[in-house]
Amino acid sequence: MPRILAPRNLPMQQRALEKREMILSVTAKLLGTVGQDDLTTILIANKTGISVGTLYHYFPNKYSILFALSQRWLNEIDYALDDIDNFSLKDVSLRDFTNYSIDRMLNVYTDQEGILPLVQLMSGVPELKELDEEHDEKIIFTMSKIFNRLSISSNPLTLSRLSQTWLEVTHAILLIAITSKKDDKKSILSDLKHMIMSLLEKAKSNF
Amino acid sequence: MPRILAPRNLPMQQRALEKREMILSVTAKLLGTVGQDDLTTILIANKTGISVGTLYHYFPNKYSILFALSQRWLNEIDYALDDIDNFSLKDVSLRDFTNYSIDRMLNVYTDQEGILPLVQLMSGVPELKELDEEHDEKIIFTMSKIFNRLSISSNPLTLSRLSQTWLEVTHAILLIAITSKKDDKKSILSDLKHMIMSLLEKAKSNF
DNA sequence: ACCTGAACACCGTTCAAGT
DNA sequence: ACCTGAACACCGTTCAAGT
Repeated sequence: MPRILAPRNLPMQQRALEKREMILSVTAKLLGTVGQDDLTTILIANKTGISVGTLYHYFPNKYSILFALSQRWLNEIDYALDDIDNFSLKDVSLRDFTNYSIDRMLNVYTDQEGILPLVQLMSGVPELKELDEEHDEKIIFTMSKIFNRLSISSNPLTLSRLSQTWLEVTHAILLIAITSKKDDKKSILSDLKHMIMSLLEKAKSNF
Repeated sequence: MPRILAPRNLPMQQRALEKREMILSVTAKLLGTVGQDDLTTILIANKTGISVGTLYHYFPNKYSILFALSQRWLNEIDYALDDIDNFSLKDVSLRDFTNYSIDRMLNVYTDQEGILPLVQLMSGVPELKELDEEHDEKIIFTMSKIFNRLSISSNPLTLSRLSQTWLEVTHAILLIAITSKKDDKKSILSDLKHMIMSLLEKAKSNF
C-alpha cells in the first residue's frame, strides 16, 4: 500500500523542494553580487549549505540552475500576457491598451530579483538563448492575436513584425526604466508609451 | 644609431600587426560559428596557425582579444556619430535627421562581422560591459549636443534621457533589422524611424 | 536513502626548453 | 629573437565511500 508512505514521503518531498528553491534563490542573489564569471558550482553549494555532490542531486548541471531561473521569469511574463490579453477587448482604445500593457510588463521587470544579469545570461548562453527565443515566438503569437483584435492589421506578416518591435522596444526601455530614479522613470515610461502608440496608430491608419 | 634598424624593424612590426589582425578576424569568425562557450584559446591559436604561447605573446588574456574586437566595433560607431554630428545642422528637419542617422547607424551594424555574438558578449562579460557602458556615455553626450542644436530641448536631463532612449531603441531594432529579409527589413526600419521621430517631435513640442 | 568531497577531464595561462 | 607545448591552477562534473 504505497499510500501509507505518503505522510513519510511528503516531508521529504517538501524538504527537497525547499532545498531546490534555496539553490535557485542563492544563485539569483550570487548572480547579482559576484557576477557570471565567478559564479562557481562550489560557491553556490557552499552558500546554500550543501556539498557540490548534493547540488548535482537537484540539478544535472550548472546551466540547468540558470535554466530554471529563466523559466521562472518567463512564466511571470506569461501571466502578464494573459492579463493583457484579457484586458484587450475589441473596443478598447490604443491609449488604454498601451498604458495597461506597459504598466503590467513593468511589474514583471520590477519584481524579478537580479533580472539584469539573468537577461544577459539568456542572450549569451546557447541553452538559455534557445528557451528565450522560443518564448519570444509565443509572445509574438499572442500579441499578433491582440493587435488583430484591436483592428491594427490583419496581415500576419505585419502583425508579427509589429509584435516583435513591440517586444524589443518594450524590453529594451523597461530594462532602463527599472534602474532609473523615480522622476526619470516616469518620463522614460511616458516616452515608451508614446513611441508604442505612434507605432500602432500608424499601422492602424494604414489598415 | 637606432634609426638604421627601422627598415629591419618595420617588416617585423608589420608581420606582428598582421598576425594580430589574423587572431582578431579568426576570433570574430569563430564567435559566429562555434559560439562563446566553445571558443577556447587553443582553438583560436590553432585556427590562426600559431601555438597558444604565441597567442599570449600578442594578447595578455582571452578577454583582451574580445576587448580589442569590441573596441574596433565601438570605433566604427564613433565614425558614424561624427558623420551624424556633421550632418545635423541647426536648420535640418527632424525627418531628415532621423532618416540620415538611422541609415548611417544601419551601415555600422550591417558591416560588422559577428556583431550579434559580440554584442551579447559585451553585455555579459564585466570587462567588456564596462567598456560598452563608458562608450554609451560618449554617445549620449554627443546626441544630447545634437538634440540641443536641433531645438528639441535645452534641459540636460531631458536631453540625456532622450539620447539614451534613442540609443537603446535604435540598437534593439537595428539588431532585428540586420537579420531580416529585404522587405521585412524595409518595414522594420520605417517603423523605427517613425517611432524615433514621434519621440523627438513630442519633446520638441513640449519645449 | 542521502550526502560528502577527493578525483577526473578540460580550459586559461605560464615558462623552461627549443630553433 | 621568437616560438612551442608540457605543466599548473582552477572549475564543472562524477562516483566510491561514509552516515
